[in-house]
Amino acid sequence: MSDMTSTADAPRSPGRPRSVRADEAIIEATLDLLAEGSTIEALSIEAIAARAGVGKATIYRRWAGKDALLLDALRRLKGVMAQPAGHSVRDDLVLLVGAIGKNVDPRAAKIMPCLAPAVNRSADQFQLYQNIISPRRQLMREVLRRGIDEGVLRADIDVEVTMALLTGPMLIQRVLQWNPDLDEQTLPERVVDAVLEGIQVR
Amino acid sequence: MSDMTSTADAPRSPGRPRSVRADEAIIEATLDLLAEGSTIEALSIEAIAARAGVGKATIYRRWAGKDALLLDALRRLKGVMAQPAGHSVRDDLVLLVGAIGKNVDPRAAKIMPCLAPAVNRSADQFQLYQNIISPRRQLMREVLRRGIDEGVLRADIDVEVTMALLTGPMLIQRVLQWNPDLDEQTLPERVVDAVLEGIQVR
DNA sequence: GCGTTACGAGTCTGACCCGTATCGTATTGC
DNA sequence: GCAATACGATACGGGTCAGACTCGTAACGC
Repeated sequence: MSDMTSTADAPRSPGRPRSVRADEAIIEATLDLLAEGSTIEALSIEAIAARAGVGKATIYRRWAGKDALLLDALRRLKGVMAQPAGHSVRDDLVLLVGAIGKNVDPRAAKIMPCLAPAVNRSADQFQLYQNIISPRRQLMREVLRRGIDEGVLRADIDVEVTMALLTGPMLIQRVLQWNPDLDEQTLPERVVDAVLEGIQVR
Repeated sequence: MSDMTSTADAPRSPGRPRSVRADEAIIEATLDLLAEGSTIEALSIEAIAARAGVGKATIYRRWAGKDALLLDALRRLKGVMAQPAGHSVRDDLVLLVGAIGKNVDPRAAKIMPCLAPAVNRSADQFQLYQNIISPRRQLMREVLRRGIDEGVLRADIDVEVTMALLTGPMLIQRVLQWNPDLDEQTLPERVVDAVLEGIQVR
């Protein structure tokens, strides 16, 4: 909670304490509205307040503005990372690729595409985005390195390019619905196998 | 020009004809404003009119609203498709992959990410997007089929998945700047070679 | 020249929103 | 009980914008 008054280490301030229910309601309302199709900039504090059953002042008491609120709301969304089992490199990759764009919160899928423009226009939001995905990239990087060490993968591959190779197809499909005819269910497996084997005759 | 009064087949209406200069100026102003960082919904008819040096009425006389205008403006943007030479399958693929997200109009690169949210929220915009990319997909499909026929590519590959494999990495890099460390210049070549050869030890 | 239509520029009404302030009320520590 | 702070609700001034409208002017066919 970057912009919220910290409640943990405070020496206990006088007066009525902030309502935790309001905190929750505001964040939830924000995410709900986004998931219902509102774009980031169409989202208004007034709409959030109304949806949360909260006065506008209650929001402004906690956050400096829409950006700060959004930052906190999106942080709630990222969910847990998939944890590869570590037995088979192929299976681990299928798991990681399948986890791309899949979060615990079903609203995430609707919200993600909205972030694409923001990411390229604000350095802050770009950093936030990188912070979320870089640990996931690291996870995949480790699996690939392990594959090289175990002799399953060639030692001369470019790990970074390979990650883009595995991630890209899944991301454009989940975020952009790039090709409506592609079956999203079996895609992770087919992507991993194709990258592993190559498409060239040999 | 879906929403504009057609000027070609009309039997010549009386009065002063529509100014072609105004047509151009409005479209150009729209694209310029988008390329300068305005998001789709932040874009206002008033701003477009001011930028184009045109009265608001002149815009409303031609288009029903912002959506119709945007549709026409974006159509102007798609530019020319890359034309594979047809000698080497690998070189053709490198050319096609390198052309992803690269249009003749330099403004296109700035505008593209903005479309990601719109694509998933409106069936119309989704259709527009598909109309733009499907001929390009077809081009790549033909190159892959040719590769299979010539015996350069394996006959058992899934062509659709392979296209996603080639397109995805380039697209997430150009649109999302997915991995800032990846060199966009050499990426097409490296992606194509990796997909061709596979990463597995054999 | 005359009717017709388009032009740029501007006005006007009605939305919607931001961020602040102010109600009366509720909840805390002292 | 009392000061302090919170709450939801609402009002406020200031801003932007959509669309419809009005000017005086310009370009066309007849």
